[in-house]
Amino acid sequence: MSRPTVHDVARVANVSLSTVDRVLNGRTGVRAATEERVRTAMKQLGYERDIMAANLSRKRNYAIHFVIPDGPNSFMRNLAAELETHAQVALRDRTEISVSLVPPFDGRGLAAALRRAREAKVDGVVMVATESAEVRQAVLELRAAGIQVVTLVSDLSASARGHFVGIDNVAAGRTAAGLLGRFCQARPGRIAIVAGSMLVRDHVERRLGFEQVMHADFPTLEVLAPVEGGDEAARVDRLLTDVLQAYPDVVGVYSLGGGNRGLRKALDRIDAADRPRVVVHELTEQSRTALQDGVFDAVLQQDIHKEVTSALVIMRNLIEAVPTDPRTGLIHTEIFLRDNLP
Amino acid sequence: MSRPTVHDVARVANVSLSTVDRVLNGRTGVRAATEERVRTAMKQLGYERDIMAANLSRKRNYAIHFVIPDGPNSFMRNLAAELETHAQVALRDRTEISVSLVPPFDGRGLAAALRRAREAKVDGVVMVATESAEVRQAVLELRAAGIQVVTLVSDLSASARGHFVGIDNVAAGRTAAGLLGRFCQARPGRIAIVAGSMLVRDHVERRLGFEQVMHADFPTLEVLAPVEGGDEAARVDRLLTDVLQAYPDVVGVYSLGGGNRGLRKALDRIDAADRPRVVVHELTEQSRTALQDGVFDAVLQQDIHKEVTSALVIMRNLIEAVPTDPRTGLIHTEIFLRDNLP
DNA sequence: CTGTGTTTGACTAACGTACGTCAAAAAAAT
DNA sequence: ATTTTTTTGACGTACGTTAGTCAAACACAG
Repeated sequence: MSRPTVHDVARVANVSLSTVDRVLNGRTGVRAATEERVRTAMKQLGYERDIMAANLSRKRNYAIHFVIPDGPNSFMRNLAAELETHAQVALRDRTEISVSLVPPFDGRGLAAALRRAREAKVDGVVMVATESAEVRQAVLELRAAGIQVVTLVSDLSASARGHFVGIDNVAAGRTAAGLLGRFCQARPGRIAIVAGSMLVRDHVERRLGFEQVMHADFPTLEVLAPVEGGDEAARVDRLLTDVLQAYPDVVGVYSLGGGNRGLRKALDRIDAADRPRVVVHELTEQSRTALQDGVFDAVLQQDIHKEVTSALVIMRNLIEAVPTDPRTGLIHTEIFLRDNLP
Repeated sequence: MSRPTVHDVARVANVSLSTVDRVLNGRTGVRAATEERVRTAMKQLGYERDIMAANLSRKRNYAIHFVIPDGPNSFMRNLAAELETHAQVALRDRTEISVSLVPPFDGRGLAAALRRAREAKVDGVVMVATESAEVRQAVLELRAAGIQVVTLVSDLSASARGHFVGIDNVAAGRTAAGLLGRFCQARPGRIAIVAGSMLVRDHVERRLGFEQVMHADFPTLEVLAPVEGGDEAARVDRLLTDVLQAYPDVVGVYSLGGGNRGLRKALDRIDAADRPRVVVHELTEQSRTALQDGVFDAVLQQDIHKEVTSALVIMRNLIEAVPTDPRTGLIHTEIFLRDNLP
């Protein structure tokens, strides 16, 4: 009825408990033929080691280190706060969470933090990736040291990471285009894009998806080259104001990074009737009120809480070499209109 | 450094292990004063019982029973399939999942199933609720028997359920209105609603939210009284065709239940140029291709996998009397356009 | 056949908790 | 002061696993 134990395996394989243990934990001193007998018995019985009992016995606890960007970006600030909360409850599951903050958009700093994590001998590292050769190298070294790596929010290309947890940013860009295109059907014109930095993969991917759909499905709307605001409100304000003055026929704006306070400032200088339709990322105090006031039309969001939860589940599975349902890492891009604000 | 154990509590409270155990498990024969000493020590140390070790010791396993509607509804079929998968992996967590199917929209049948679950002495019941006095009574009896109850997808009003897992259906209706309203801005006209049955709470709530936003934000669009298709394709086809003939100026359709094959059939009889904008629920083979063909404009969806996962987590927490993060039960309504299909 | 090295089994303690038994200690009743 | 009752402690066993020691059994070379 209930799950088979090592005792059952031993009995079926006709060996002692010790031998089963030797096979199970890869200890030496077992003849190939015997090992085979044990393995067959395990398969036959459908034996799966009881991870909880095993952890109890070896006094194991999982040390997981998060590396996330510092700075004023409110999304990352929320992430940090979220981790605080998780650190408390994760202890119940024998999981110790530590966090280090690194300068944003800085590959070198990130790589250094990864190296420190390796020396601290943690079991796994969860990182918000910045694209750079040093980072990729550091990740390889982590893996070589047997440390699992999961990327969060922003992925690494062709990296050795075990998993990515976050939204599909290309799909997010496509969604933004699908919405903005439909919203702007009434009056053709130009579309402006405000990005943060093209050094982070999520921004690059969002732009890619956005332009794909815009070109294919809404050819009457001309997409302007993106301006890079570095997620800073003042710079976004200035850059967007310039664009809006240069092109008075801008009917839509897609902001795929931070600095939405600046975005709103720039928009507020226009008459309500002439304002473009606006789709932005990340639900914050600013973007929420902007939605309510009708200045923004839609906000795309990723649920940090779910992302952190997923990252932890995946980490544990990676460390235990247990397969993970691929859907666990897939976080859907949430869409907020004025009408479904939580 | 590491978590305090019962031994630590015993030492600090200056009592024996047995006494701590008596307090911890509510056994008799402990003086009030002593119990107080123990409780103080636990608080002081921040002691939390190690649930995994406790379960190991008492050979506990969680028996959780799901009661879901039978029938052709593809959403419920997916739910059943999802449970199959979960049943496998849940065993790793000492969780045994059983499922019983009941006729849809049938309070009496549901109540009977709940009674059977009570007699089977399971630890928790997860149900897709149908609104009825008998069901509410059966839920109360479950609770009285110490069995936890969680509603899934469709909630019960004023029930004794421990939690609801699913999307906010009022918000979903509001979202549908927000989208459909914006999509239909170009040409004012009428909006048709196709429902399944007004006996299930989710449909009622979706309609409510939809009409709220339509009336408030899009007064130029007139919302027709909903037709009830009972989630059956043929009936939906017939009813919608009638509506479209009676009101040639229908510019938008919101289908908040099942039977989307019938919906599509009815729409296909109209010239592409004259077709209304369409927002429906549940991503299926039908709705997916309809999106790709441009017949549907948006599909609202709830992620069954996440819902089942959440329900199980919440169940375990309820049974263990551990607090649950309220965000665990909140499933966001996913919005699919042609552009972000997975 | 002996000696050497390898493989295997039997046994023990531990992880943190649950739960039972029995006797000792303390408190309450006589 | 003695008996009765209640409270407490000491101890053992168990859950399924890890991890160790030690001796017995075995294989194989010389």
